[in-house]
Amino acid sequence: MLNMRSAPAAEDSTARARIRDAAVLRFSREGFGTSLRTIAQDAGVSAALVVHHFGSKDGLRQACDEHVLAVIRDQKREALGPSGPTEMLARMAELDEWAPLVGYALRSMQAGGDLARAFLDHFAADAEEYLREGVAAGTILPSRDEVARARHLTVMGYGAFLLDIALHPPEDPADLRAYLHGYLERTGLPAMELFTQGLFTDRSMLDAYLMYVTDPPAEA
Amino acid sequence: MLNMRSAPAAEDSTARARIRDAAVLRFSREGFGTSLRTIAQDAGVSAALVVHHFGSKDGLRQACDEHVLAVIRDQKREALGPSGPTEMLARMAELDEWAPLVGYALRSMQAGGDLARAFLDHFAADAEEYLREGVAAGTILPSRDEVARARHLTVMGYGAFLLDIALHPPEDPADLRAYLHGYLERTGLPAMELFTQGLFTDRSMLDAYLMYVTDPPAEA
DNA sequence: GCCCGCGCTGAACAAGCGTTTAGTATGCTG
DNA sequence: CAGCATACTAAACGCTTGTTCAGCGCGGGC
Repeated sequence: MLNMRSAPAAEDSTARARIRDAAVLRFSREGFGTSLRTIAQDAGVSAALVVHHFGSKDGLRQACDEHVLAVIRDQKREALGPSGPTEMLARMAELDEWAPLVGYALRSMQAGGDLARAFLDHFAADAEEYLREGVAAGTILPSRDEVARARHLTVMGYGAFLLDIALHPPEDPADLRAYLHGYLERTGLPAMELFTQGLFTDRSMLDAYLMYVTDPPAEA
Repeated sequence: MLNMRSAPAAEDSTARARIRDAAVLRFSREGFGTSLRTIAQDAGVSAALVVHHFGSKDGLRQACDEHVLAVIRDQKREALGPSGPTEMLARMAELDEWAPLVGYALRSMQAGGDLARAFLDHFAADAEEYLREGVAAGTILPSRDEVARARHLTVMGYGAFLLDIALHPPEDPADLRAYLHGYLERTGLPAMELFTQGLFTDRSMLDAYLMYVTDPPAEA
């Protein structure tokens, strides 16, 4: 299963880290429109000190981006499981101290930009590797384009999750775990059905699509 | 195919409508943080007149919500096609004068709230009807929970699309059509493969999941 | 002791925002 | 004609925000 590294230790208790962590938490819960003054208050410092340490609000966000990306990149991958393509984030969210990082990553994906792309690239690469192994092991069907498939599954998985959050915001933003369980209850069956049997009874639409892209139906 | 109503006529040229349309356009392109002054300028009026007509910025947004929802609810449904569960919006986006409405709907879904839920409920209901017809016609596999499936397909379709937009914002926000074509090129194949054949080579994970939810594997 | 660097603060600044206020112009009705 | 309603405006108001400024306190090195 997931080789989960220990949660980020609280060994770094300088004001700089305190501010950064307060920012990650607040940004993850309320979005990137949160005011600098709110974050400063959370961290128990003045707004001017935040700017002193990070140069500006943008600088603070940049520092949070780098921190969260580094931590998440450090995790071993488990790209597919009962929660679908979002399995890795789901596992991380099971540990309370990881929840702000997960929330921050989700906020970033929603907002777009370089960090979002970095996250998705990371997750898609993991998914691709996992799918290739599954194909080799005979548990996953081969695809005509493994890269595009991995990419699309990842975007679908996170996209669906993000939209679900937007539609039904968690009552307690801190309890990502409960939210994920509810999400799995709602979506587990249709997702499993789709992954297991697909949707169409025959391959006529796939064939039509392949004809459309000037690729004749493959012999298989 | 889609029975497309005519695009919203420009018969309503009062200042009120002009303001509302300017707001829909600007909100769809730049999000709901757009300032009232910007919208007023677009409409060629003062900010005070906007407030005079709509009571407040929130009132303006409410009016836009109602307008866009009414127009979209008026469309006949085509819930599934080559672009997947987002087929209806895809068809609407083919007409340039509909693009701001489509963009507004997408922004609303991303933002969450009542309007987002109204849109998703509408689309999911359409999808459910369409899927039931497909099942009856023998082109679509039956599901153990038709409602959940329709819902999930809809959320997946729109969620993936929204995330794709966030990751790769259109160069020209007005040209939704070009964006959709690019999206279809990137995702058409993996989506068709998934809908046609699923992902797993056998049904062991579906069975495991069904056991997990205390539902023994069905005879079929 | 003096100087420097660092951590830190409260107050002030400048800009932008949604909203309110006071007023003008026009058309309609009695 | 006067009064009213409607459409519309520019200016002002009050608030929030990110940022800048001037200053204090402490510790370390010479």
